[in-house]
Amino acid sequence: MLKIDAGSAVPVYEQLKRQIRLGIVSDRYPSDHRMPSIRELASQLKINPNTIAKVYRQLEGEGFLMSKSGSGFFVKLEREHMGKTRRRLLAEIADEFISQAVELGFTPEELIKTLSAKLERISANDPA
Amino acid sequence: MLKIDAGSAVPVYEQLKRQIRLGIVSDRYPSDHRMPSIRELASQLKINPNTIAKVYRQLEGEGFLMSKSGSGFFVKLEREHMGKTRRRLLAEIADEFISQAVELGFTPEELIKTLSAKLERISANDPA
Amino acid sequence: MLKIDAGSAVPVYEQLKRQIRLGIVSDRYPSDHRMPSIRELASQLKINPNTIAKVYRQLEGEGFLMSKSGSGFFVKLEREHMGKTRRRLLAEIADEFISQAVELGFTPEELIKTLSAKLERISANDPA
Amino acid sequence: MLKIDAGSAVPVYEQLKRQIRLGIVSDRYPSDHRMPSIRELASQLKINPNTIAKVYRQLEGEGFLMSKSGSGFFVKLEREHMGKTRRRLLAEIADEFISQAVELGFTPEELIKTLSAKLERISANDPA
DNA sequence: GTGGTCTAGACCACC
DNA sequence: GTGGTCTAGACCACA
Repeated sequence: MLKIDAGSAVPVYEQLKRQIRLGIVSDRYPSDHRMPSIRELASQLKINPNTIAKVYRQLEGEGFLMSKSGSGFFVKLEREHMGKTRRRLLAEIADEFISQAVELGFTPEELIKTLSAKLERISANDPA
Repeated sequence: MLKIDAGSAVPVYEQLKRQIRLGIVSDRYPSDHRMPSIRELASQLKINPNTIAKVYRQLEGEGFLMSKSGSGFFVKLEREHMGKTRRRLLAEIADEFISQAVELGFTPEELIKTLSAKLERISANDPA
Repeated sequence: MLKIDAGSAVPVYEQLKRQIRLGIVSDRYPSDHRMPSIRELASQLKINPNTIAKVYRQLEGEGFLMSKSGSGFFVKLEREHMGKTRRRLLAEIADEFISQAVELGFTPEELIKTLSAKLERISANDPA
Repeated sequence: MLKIDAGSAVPVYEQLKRQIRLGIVSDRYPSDHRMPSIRELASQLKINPNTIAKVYRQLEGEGFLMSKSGSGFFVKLEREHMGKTRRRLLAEIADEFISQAVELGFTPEELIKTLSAKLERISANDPA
C-alpha cells in the first residue's frame, strides 16, 4: 500500500509521512488502527528502520499517531477532528500553489481558469 | 532588485533561479539582455560567486540564459516561446497541486471553492 | 579503473564523464550499480570531491545516473535504451566529423577511403 | 562571408581560424589575396579587434598568412602545398572521430556502415 | 574585464 | 556513512 520513489527529490521520510497522513484523514487507517511495526515496514519497503522510526515519531508529534511502548504505534486522530485536519492540509497546499503562481506573475483569473480546465478533463477521464 | 532570504529553507541558489526565471518570463529581463556579471551580482548580494555561477549555468541548461565566455550571460528566451513557457510552468505547479489535493480526497468543486476564496482575500488585501 | 590525465587540455570533469558514460553504455556499470561515493572516488583519483560531485550531477542530468540522497549515486540507464543511446552518441560524433569534412570540400568517397585506410591500420595494430 | 556563432561553445577566435583556413585551402582566398584589415573585419563581425589580431597572428604562425607591416595580411599558401594541407586537416578530424568512436566501443565495421549511410542520405539530399 | 575549472574545507539533511 | 549547499580563493582562457 505504501510506496517509496527512491529517485524522487522529496526525502523518503517525507514521502512516507504524507502517505500515512493521507491514509489517516481519508479514514483508510481508522482510529486505533495498529500501524505496521517499524521493522516490518522497513523490510517491506527496503529502507532503513531508523527512517521509519523517525516518521512515526514525527507523526506522533503532529497528533496523528500514538505510541504504546512494547506494542507499537496506533492511529490517534479522532473522527470529529478529521474534517478540520483535511481542510488544514488543503489550505497548506493551496497556499503553496498560489504563492508559486503569483511569483510567476499569474492573475487570479488565470489560475482559476487553468485549474478548472484541468479538473474538467480529469472528471471526464481525459488526462491530456 | 534580486533579493535573498538567508534564513529560508529553500536554498539560496533556488531562490535566485526562481526570481530570474520570473524576471525573464515576465519580460523584465528581455531577450539579449546582459545579466549582471557573476562577480558583480555576488558582491551585491553578498554571496559567493560560485553560487551565482551555479544559478546561471543551471538556467543556461533550462534554456533561459546563454553564456558568452569572456563577455557575460545573456537572456536567451525567444519572445514566441515566452507564453508557452509561462503556461508550462503554470501547468506544472497546477498539476502538483491537483495531485496532492486528489490524494487527500477532495472533489474538484472543493478545490475551486477553496482557491477562489483565498484569491478573493488576496485581491482584497486581506491575507488571513 | 577510472583514470585522469592531469596534463590534458580536456577538463578533468569532462574526462571522467566520458569514461563513466562509456562504462554505462558498454554495460561495465550495469543498471542499479552503485557508483563509488563522491569522497571515495575523490580520494582514489586524488582530485577534489566537488569535481566528482559536478560529474555525477551532470550525468544525472543526462539520465545516466540517479542520486539517492544519503545512500549514493546509482546507474539508471535502462537496458532497452542502451542500444539507442550508443547509436545516438555515434550519430553525434559522426555528424560532427562529416560537417567538418564537408566544410573542407571533401567528397563522400574521399571520407570513406581515408577512414577505411585508417581503420585497417588500427586493426593491423599499425597506428602510423 | 565569415560568420560567428556567439552562442557556440567553440571560441570565437577558433571559429574564425577554421573558416579562414577553409577559405584558403578551398582556394576561395587565393595566394597573395589581401585579407580584410583587422579593424574592418572587427567592425563587420562586431567582435573585438584583439580577437582578429590573435587569429591573424596564429594563422601566420601556421603558414597560412603573411603580414606585411603597414599594408595588411596576405594569403601565403602556395598552390602545390594545398593538397597536402587539405589531407593533413582531414587526417586530424578523422583521427578525432575514430578515437571518440573507439572510446564508445564501436567496431570499425559499425563506423564505416554508419558513415556510409549518412553520406548516402546527404548525396540524396535527404538529411534526416 | 568576463566566464570556466579546480581546490580546500565548512555545515547540513538524510539514511 | 551518504549527498547537497555554500564559502573562499586560486589559476586559466577568452574578448
